Amino acid sequence: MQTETTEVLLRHALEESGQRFTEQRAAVYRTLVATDQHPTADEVFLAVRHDLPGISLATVYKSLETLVGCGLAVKLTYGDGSARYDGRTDPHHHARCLACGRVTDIEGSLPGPQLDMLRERADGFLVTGYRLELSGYCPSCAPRASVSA
Amino acid sequence: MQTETTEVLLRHALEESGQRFTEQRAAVYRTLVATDQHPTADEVFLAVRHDLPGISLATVYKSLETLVGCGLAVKLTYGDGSARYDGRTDPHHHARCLACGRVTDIEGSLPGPQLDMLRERADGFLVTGYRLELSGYCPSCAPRASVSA
DNA sequence: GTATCTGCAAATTTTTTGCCAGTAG
DNA sequence: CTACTGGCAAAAAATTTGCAGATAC
Repeated sequence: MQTETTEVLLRHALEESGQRFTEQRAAVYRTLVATDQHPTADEVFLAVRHDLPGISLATVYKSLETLVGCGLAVKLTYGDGSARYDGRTDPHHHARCLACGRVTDIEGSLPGPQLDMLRERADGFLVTGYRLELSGYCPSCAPRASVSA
Repeated sequence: MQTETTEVLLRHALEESGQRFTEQRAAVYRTLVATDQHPTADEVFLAVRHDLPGISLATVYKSLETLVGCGLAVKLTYGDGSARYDGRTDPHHHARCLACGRVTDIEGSLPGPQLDMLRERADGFLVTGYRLELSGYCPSCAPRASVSA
């Protein structure tokens, strides 16, 4: 199992940025890597409480920001006004269903030459990362969507 | 000048989705197409007031959503908790400066084959659009960023 | 003429903050 | 020990909503 590795990883990342390892941060991180959903802060809160009943929502917010700061999580934002968090930091993309709002992972990254082309067009911009996201309808929403369209 | 064309376009798009043409919606739309910045609702509000002093912030929010609904604007969201709007609907991407927050346009779109590859990986997902965004440092922030890094 | 829209202010939702006690190192 | 954290509740920021009068068609 991965649990121990996960904890070591977190401990390391926190140390590197001069922050402390705590039970709360560990629980939040565990929750995040355990799911391939992309939960909102509130959803993380609900899930983490199973692990750590006493934790507060504010702490979840603080922990999530800490993880983002350490590079162990990525914050995604969508038009519905709530941020979502992703515990995967390897290159991959997202597909977002316009009907149910669910976010699914897409493996792989853009080929280098492709990125270079964009970099050139960005003209003087120092590119450090990118985000690519498809939108549309997931398999379970697609049938209904095409009927109503 | 484009002004008249712009208005016809708006009138058309509104009709198509069964909504009415109003001075407020026109002013919001004009503001949006006139800038290559990517303003927040509040920034649109401030700008529109030069045109239409009596307009209210709530109306700006409503008008922006109407425009998005008609396909005349795109809503972008970032981690800083406020949504931004883009009046360009032709294929193009964005580059966002991590230091100053400014969003710049990048011309062009992903080549078809590239998109098709992603579509396949999305496995059963009905893709209707995508969003590609670079992050990094803009020409005026890059020098400082590399010094501090 | 009538359904839709606007403006206002109040409500909601999401996220952040101040402060004191608790804990990691 | 001492500085960094967590929990709480209150604050702040962003966006939405209900309603009555105004307006597009």
